[in-house]
Amino acid sequence: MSLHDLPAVHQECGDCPIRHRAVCARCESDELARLEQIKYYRSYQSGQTIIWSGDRMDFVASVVTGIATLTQTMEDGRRQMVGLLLPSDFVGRPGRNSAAYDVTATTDVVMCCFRKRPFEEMMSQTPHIAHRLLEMTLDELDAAREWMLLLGRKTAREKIASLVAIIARRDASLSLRRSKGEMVVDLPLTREEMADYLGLTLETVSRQISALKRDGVISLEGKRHVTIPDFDRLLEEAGDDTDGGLLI
Amino acid sequence: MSLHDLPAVHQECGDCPIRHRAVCARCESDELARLEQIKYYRSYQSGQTIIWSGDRMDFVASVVTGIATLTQTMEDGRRQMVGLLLPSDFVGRPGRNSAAYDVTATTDVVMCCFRKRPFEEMMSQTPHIAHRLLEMTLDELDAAREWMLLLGRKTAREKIASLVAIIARRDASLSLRRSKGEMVVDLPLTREEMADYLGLTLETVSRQISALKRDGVISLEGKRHVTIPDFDRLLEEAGDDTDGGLLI
DNA sequence: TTCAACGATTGATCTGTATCAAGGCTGCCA
DNA sequence: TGGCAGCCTTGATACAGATCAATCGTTGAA
Repeated sequence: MSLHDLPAVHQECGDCPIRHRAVCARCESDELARLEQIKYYRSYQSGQTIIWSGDRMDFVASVVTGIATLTQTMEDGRRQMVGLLLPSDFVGRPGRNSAAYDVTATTDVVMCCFRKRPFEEMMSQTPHIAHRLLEMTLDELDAAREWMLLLGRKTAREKIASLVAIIARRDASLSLRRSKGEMVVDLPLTREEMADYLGLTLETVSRQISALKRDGVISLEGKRHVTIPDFDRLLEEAGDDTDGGLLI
Repeated sequence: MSLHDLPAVHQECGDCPIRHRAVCARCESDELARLEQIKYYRSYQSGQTIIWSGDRMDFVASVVTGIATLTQTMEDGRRQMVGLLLPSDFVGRPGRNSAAYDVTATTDVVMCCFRKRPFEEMMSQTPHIAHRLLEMTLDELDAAREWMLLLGRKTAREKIASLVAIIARRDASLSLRRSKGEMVVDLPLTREEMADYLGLTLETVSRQISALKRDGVISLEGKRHVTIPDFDRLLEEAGDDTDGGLLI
């Protein structure tokens, strides 16, 4: 699912995740050459809006470094995050040319972009890419559905515990650390962003984090750095039975 | 997006949605022939569980008639619906062999199934199918994200209005009726199922339906048959700015 | 050094929805 | 014809989380 799941056949292209995700595993060199021709990089500063909902999108992209969010906003300003983009995640949608969500950089972000038209042409010629993209989209759909359970049925405390668990798992899978004892996470989001993720207010987020800290489920250094003494305990607090494959 | 968006090149296969969705538009006859060989039909009675979460899945399928739901359940019994399957919707996931959710028939259901192995082989040989499947999955992802906004940020009243609007729109697109004045919908769900869809209790669902009726936003005959005198008014109640393309 | 801006925490209070409970309607079977 | 089972509605009450408000710590600019 993540970037590191695929064997990096082409070491020399280590800078560009989409190669791994979409091509490398079974690639042929001319595919790589073609991808090479249509790609370019863009970087964004923390807080900057990368794409506005409704914008024309003439590219698709892959996050190289940094973290970005997908959010939806109602007319009166209520906001709901609907996606969290970590390195190697894909942005944009072949076959649609305006963006459906705001994409915002929450840290400095580097994206690897592909002009859409040539990318689509490539996709129709090379089955690997379409295939890989389908797999990634299905993973995201599963994650969205897990998220729906969280939004619809979990308590505030469970939501916070789930968020910490999700981030811890993604971190662990990205860095290939899989130590089973104590885990350490840096929350990449402000309290307000967490609230938008979880369908809560930032005050409730703050209160529940304090409560989990008080009860020894997590401990904090500063506002962002979290230590999880017992991951299974955290999962219990999250109301999560599925230890197995968590997605996104 | 829906079954009827694609030109039905092969009239003679009108009984099997997946042909339209995955193949027909630009199909070649040998693809059809191969699909023909690996498909079979199954029917289920209202209320019957089609697939249990965790089950081995050795097929993928397409809903021919009837309505089914995808739900997730927590250990203590809290339930959240995460998908609503109408005719022509796709079930199952190439590349994964156990089900992630319960699939339940809420009416009598007929499914058109394809054994997974041969379907996957076909997919790797014929780009159309993978392509079409990607499109469908992206549509579902968009719908899931719309749903996340609903679950995380909308009030009970807005949730009900949204649900009625969503069903009305899907109905309209399925039957190609696009009358702009009065609309008529039959709710395919019980109050409890609506509650599971919306992250509410069945009591709250009932109360809010009564309130919308009292305020003239909708009117009811019996418990299921809804008339919408003014669709724009309903959308306003739903907190929906996006009249445009609603998905699923 | 002061001040402003920002993020976070904590308290007091309010409110929307859950929960608990009772009863109504409809269709089906004995 | 009665009675039971599902489904739905409505009322009373409880409570989780929202809202409003005050304060604190940190950072960075004047």
